Parts: sequence; C-alpha cells; structure tokens
Amino acid sequence: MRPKALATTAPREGVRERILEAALDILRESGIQGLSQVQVARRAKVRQSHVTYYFPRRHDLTEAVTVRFIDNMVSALQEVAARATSRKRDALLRRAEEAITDPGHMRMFTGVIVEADTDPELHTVLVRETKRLQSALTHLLGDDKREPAASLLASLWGRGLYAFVIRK
Amino acid sequence: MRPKALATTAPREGVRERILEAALDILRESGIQGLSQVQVARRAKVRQSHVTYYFPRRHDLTEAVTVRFIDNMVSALQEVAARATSRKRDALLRRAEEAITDPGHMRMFTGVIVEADTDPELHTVLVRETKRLQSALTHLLGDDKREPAASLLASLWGRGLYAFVIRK
DNA sequence: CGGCACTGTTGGTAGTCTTACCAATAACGC
DNA sequence: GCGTTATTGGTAAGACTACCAACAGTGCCG
Repeated sequence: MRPKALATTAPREGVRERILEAALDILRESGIQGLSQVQVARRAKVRQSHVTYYFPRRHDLTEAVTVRFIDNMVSALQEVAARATSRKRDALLRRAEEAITDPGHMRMFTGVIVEADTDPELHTVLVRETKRLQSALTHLLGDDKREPAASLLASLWGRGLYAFVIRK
Repeated sequence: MRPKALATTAPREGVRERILEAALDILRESGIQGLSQVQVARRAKVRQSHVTYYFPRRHDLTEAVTVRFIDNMVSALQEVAARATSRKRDALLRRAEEAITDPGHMRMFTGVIVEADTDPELHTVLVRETKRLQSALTHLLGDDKREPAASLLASLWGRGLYAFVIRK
C-alpha cells in the first residue's frame, strides 16, 4: 500500500542524548530486561524508529549506555574526592561504597554484565571501562600494597551484590 | 484447519528431570538470555510444548532451576567437607572459592539475579536459597566473629564477579 | 534565486522469537 | 472399559529489532 501524505515535524535537538539518558533510566529502574527500544522511546518521548536511527544496532545502545554508566560512577567518585572535608581513607571509602552498592547501580551493573556475556564487543568495552573505574578508585584512595585496587573493587562489588540479592 | 491423524509415542521417563537438567546446562553455558523453551527443549530432546507441560509458566522453570542450582552448590560444599584431607580453614575456603568463582557458576548466578529482579516470587526463592547456601558455608567453615557468614559470602561473590567480568 | 545533498522525522512493516495454549491421540493403571 | 497422564503438532498473541519509502527542514554552491 502506498503511504498517504505523511506529516513530519522539525528536527529536535539533543534527541540522541535524550535517548541515551532514557536508556540509563530504564536500565536503572527496570534492569536489562526492560531495556527495549519501545520502552526507551516512550521514556525519551520519541518514536521507536528514532532509537534505531541513532543506535542502529542494539549493541550501539548498550555500549553507549555502558560507557556513560561507568562515566557517571567515575564522576561521582571524583566529586566525593573533591568535596570531602576529611581526607581519611575510611571516610572516602565509605562514600565510594555507598555509591557502588546503591541498588540502582547494582541493577545496571548486573544487567550490563549479563548483556556483555552474549556480546563479545560489549564485553571488551566493559573490561576497559572497569579498569578506568579501578583507576579512579585507586586515585581516590591511593594504592595500598595490602589491598590493591582490584581486590578493593571486588570487595565493594561483593558487598553490593550481597545487599542487592538479599534486599527486601 | 483440522489436524490430520497425529502420531504420538509412548511416555518417556524422567522427562521433567531431563528438561530441568537441560535448563541448567543452558543457563550455565549461555546465561539467562539463552534460557528459552525452544533451546531447553532442543537440549533435552523433547518438544517445546513439553516444557510448558511440565513447567506451565516461565517462572516455574526458573524457580526450579534456581533451587537446583543452589542445591548443587551446597552439595559441592558438603563434598568438599567430606573429602578434605585437611581440616584447615584456609584449604576448605580455597575449595569453596574455586566452586563459587567458577565462570559457569557466576553466569548462572548473575542470570538468576537478573531474572529475580523482575520476578518477586523468584526473588523470595533466591533469598531463601541464598540463606541456605550461607548456612552450608557456615557449617563448612565454622562461624567466625571476625568474618561472619554474610560477609564471607559477599567476599566470595565479589571475587567471583570480578573474575567473571575481567575474564579473557 | 534555484537546485541539490544531507540529516532528521514519520508511520508502517517484515521477520524473528517468545510464551502459552489447544484438540487430538496414545499409553498406562485400575 | 475408563479415567488419568503424557505426547504431538500446530497456533494465537505479543514483543522485539531492524528496515524502508516518503517527506521535511537546513545549508551550501552556483
């Protein structure tokens, strides 16, 4: 069937950014299972076809989301470092733990892990971004021979995961 | 359209069990994203409709899988305890860590967590089963005032998760 | 100014995958 | 024989990604 005259509207600004932010919101609130083009589009108030337009493959969206997700965490850590009244390692560590063990954060994290498990390219990105996060953590807390950055991150993840699983 | 004469065969034994085992295999190798009725059925060499017959809702399968999954881990821990030549806490702990940080195990675990996040009933089951696992761990290693079972499990999960994310 | 290329938007759809369901049939236990 | 359970093939209904043609706006170049 030949389409009738179609109504279109003027290009809007920041559509890609709106989509990306919507995707992050969805991932934070509904997890990876809820991260579909339709839900993202609804949240960003755009057409579903826009999502395909700006992120032609699902992978393009999940990759952008992953990078932004870690970016946000790194920024949060830097902000903690900047605003901290005390430079005590314990206090900084507590703030870092609060951020990393936040349920929304863990939901995004577990979602990304599961997605990356069936998407080798995304897995590469996740590894790279994780190392960035690890560097930021090291920079914030200083390296410690007795508790190197990797082991520290693992410890934070473990507590976060435990709280996420057991949560009411 | 009226179906033609249908060929059926004799009931086979252990179909439910085969389906359950197949589901565990799929979850271990392909993660929660691969856990579909069609894939499980193919693996178990049964029809897709069998999966619905024995597990009417997706939840019924995921719940059974979750319980079995933790069962297996608890059994493995008990076996470690039974066969251990040394009773040293360190040696036992190392075996427990090997089991829990196995990639297949972490794949199942992360999958179940993500699934439970959108299935409140499954979440309840996961919490209950986690506590069972925790008890088994406590029983194996003995409780320690300085490192209670919860914190120990979190630590194992953290190292497992880290290894799972960073793995080549 | 006119044409032209490029980007963005729209509505729709093709094709795949998924769970759940169904009627018909067969086998089994009693 | 009869009720129950198991098996079969098929389908309904929905969700999803990816793609498409048509159209609109924008900017550039002659």
